[in-house]
Amino acid sequence: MKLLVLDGNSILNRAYYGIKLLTTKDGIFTNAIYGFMTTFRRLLDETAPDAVAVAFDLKAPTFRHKSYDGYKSNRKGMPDELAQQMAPLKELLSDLGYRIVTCEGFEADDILGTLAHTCTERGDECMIATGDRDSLQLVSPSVSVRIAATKFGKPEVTVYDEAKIMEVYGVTPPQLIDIKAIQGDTSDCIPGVPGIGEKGAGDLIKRFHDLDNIYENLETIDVKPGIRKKLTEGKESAYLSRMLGTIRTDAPIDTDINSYIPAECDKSAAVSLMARLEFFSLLEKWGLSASDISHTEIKTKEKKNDLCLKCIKEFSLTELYEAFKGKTVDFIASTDGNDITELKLCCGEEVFLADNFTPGFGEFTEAFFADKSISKRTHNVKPLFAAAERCGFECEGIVFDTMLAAYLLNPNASDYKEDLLAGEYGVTPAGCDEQTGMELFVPLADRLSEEISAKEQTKLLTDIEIPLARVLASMENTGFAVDKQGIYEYGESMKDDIERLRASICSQVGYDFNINSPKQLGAALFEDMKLPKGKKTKSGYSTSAEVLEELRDIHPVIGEILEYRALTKLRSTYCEGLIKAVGEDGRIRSRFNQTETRTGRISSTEPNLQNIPVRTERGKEFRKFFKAADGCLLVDADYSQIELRVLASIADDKNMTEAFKNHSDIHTSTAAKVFGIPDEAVTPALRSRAKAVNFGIVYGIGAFSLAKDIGVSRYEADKYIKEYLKLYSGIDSYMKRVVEEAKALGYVSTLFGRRRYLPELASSNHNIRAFGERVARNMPIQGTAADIIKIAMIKVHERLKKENMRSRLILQVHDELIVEAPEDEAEKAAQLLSEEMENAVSLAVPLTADAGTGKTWYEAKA
DNA sequence: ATGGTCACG
DNA sequence: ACGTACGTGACCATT
Repeated sequence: MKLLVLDGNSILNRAYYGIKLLTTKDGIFTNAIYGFMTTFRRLLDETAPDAVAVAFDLKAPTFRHKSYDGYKSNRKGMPDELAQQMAPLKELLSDLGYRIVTCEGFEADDILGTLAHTCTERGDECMIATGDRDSLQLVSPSVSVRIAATKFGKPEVTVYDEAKIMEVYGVTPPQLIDIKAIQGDTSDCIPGVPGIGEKGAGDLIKRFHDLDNIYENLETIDVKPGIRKKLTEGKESAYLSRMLGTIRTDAPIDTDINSYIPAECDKSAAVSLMARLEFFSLLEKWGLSASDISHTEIKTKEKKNDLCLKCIKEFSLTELYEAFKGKTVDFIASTDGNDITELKLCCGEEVFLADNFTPGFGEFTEAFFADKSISKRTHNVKPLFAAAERCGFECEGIVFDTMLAAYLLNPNASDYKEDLLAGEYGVTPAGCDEQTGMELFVPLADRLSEEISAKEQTKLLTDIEIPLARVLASMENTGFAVDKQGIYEYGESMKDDIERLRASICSQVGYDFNINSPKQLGAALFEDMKLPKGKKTKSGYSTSAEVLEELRDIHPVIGEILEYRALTKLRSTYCEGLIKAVGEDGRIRSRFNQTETRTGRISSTEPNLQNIPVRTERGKEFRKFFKAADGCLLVDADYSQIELRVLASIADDKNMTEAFKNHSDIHTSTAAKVFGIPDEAVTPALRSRAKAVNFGIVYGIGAFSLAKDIGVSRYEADKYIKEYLKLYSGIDSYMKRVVEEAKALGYVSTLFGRRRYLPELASSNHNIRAFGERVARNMPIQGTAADIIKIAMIKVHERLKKENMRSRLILQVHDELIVEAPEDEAEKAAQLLSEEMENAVSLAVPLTADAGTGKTWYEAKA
């Protein structure tokens, strides 16, 4: 039999320091557990044990000391962030079927020793896994020790048998005890022989075998007089140290190897715990899947949920439609990415399955989805909205979307799959005749629905996110027409310039190399050419534009590198990237993700149309290739200073509100007030400084960064900020208040109740906490602005529909909306667009949105 | 898969 | 003493 014994505390400890802090949305720290499980998995795979024991110390409980700047670590040196991870780890191990061993009065080491000892006696093999080297003394022909460490987030295991110890230390395992008896160990409070260290102790034991032999022959052995003197004086301490350093093998624990054979894994409990810890990637590695939760739960817990679903396969759509009227129906629509291929419906206790579903919408299906009187709940409604629009009807009556609900409850998550959510929210599946997905979906929807109500996010979900999904679906369907040929030619026109720059750069450096490789470029500039190096990165010198810009005047090659970078970026990301995305009909269809950002913004992917160049003239050219369809014009409107207006409003700052009410230029107005001069005296340079301060305030600002940004001293920057906050005292008190509230509640929220949890605020790490504080200051501003433009999008979309216009909303870029309008509608669309944007919500300050019109995006941007 | 860089708001 | 502004996505090189 093979027994694997883990030193739980020590491996957990190594994992904690080897992996950066991770938390779940609720602020549970999980990095050490994660690292432990990764290491454990690896050990199991490598050793294939018959039995497993996980030993833990029984330490005195640790106390939290609250102090003015947050939670400090406790006196024992074990940070709270680590201590908190102990209990969930033990629970997880038990769920997986592994036995945890502790023993009053004995350390984990002694448990390892005891189990190793009994294995040897009974002819079993014992494999010890630990993070520290004390246990190496236990190595014998039947006992091996694996030193497990976590380095840069990856598990590392070194196996020690007798040969390896001889190779590394030059002694036998028991001699390690004697070395330590002389050397001592401050961390374990083992005194050793004062004055003799690692080298001396090792040398003595290698030459004279052991402690007894040294002391028996102390007068005759060949050592320097100083060493002999120290040994004589330290004799008592040495023997005491040997006793302290000897791992005990007599802990009163269960030593029957059979009792450590893993029990059957409680899959349901393990999966739901892993889901709560958000260890989605670990599930698979442990041979578990999110669906285990339902199978086992039903078997073992005998339909705990009072909901009991029946499954009926064949059904007549016409009959059901009549039966569904006025009811709430839950449905799951499977798509092939385009059309619906399968439909599952659940009303009351009955589940209906539609297999052999014909793509598109049949008569019943269309009637069902278009019927407002039937309330419907589903997961991820956007594809359905899109499919319905393509089939020429509107899908109505959607009252709940579990994906959008889960996003509102926790925008920090990265994945909103139904089965993972079920685990995370501890949902017990309803009993069901067979697996349809409904047995999990229905209770999940119920559960999330309760949570949304409890957090007062119902309006946010039903009035903003769900209607928005329809708008996004329509934008995705419509797409944006582009001049593919134009993009291609633009790319070709850059070719020669890029090659000329490449050749020139390489010739100046002296050899051919890949300029795109930061590593090679760094080596060329900072090693071969010996240019002054600026910032460094993890893996070498930074070659970012920021660093290179500093070097521009030192060597002519720098300017060419920056130029090369700019051109290759435009060519690869925009020319090549966009051309790949052009559809058959000459339009680009981006995907708008609604559950991606932590602030409530939407994001755009494949391709990203929210980062099309604009800041440089050469980049801006690209916008000439984004055009209106034949016979149409583009209408583009963007909010002016929406974030500062939101800030003025939610901070209720008198001065800033006043400035916006007077329709002042906010940066000029800020400059005038901060520098104590009249508006007319504000120079462009002063205005630009004030603008940087305004931006900085929105981002949560520090004097250092502001100084760097506007090129003044830190002291000077600090003065600006102080002056600013004195001037806008409402903002000053808002910024303080929002951080305090965030610390008290654990989250911040927008004007419309969107939340972001901030576990960072509870970190004992200053940088992490400071980051949390900046986020606390920024998210309500960025998030409220995001809420507002979402409302505007819904209003614009609905108004266009109501007025029977053929104009379509086609793109959103955070504070900008673009509509494609038939020429004869363009004027009306422009009017409508800015009107709906400006009136989307009512704040303490006016919102302004200016519309422009043109054949291309370049022309239309006002 | 990750990090560096850079495009946008 | 420490590191340094919020939020994204794509591409390239490298592991």
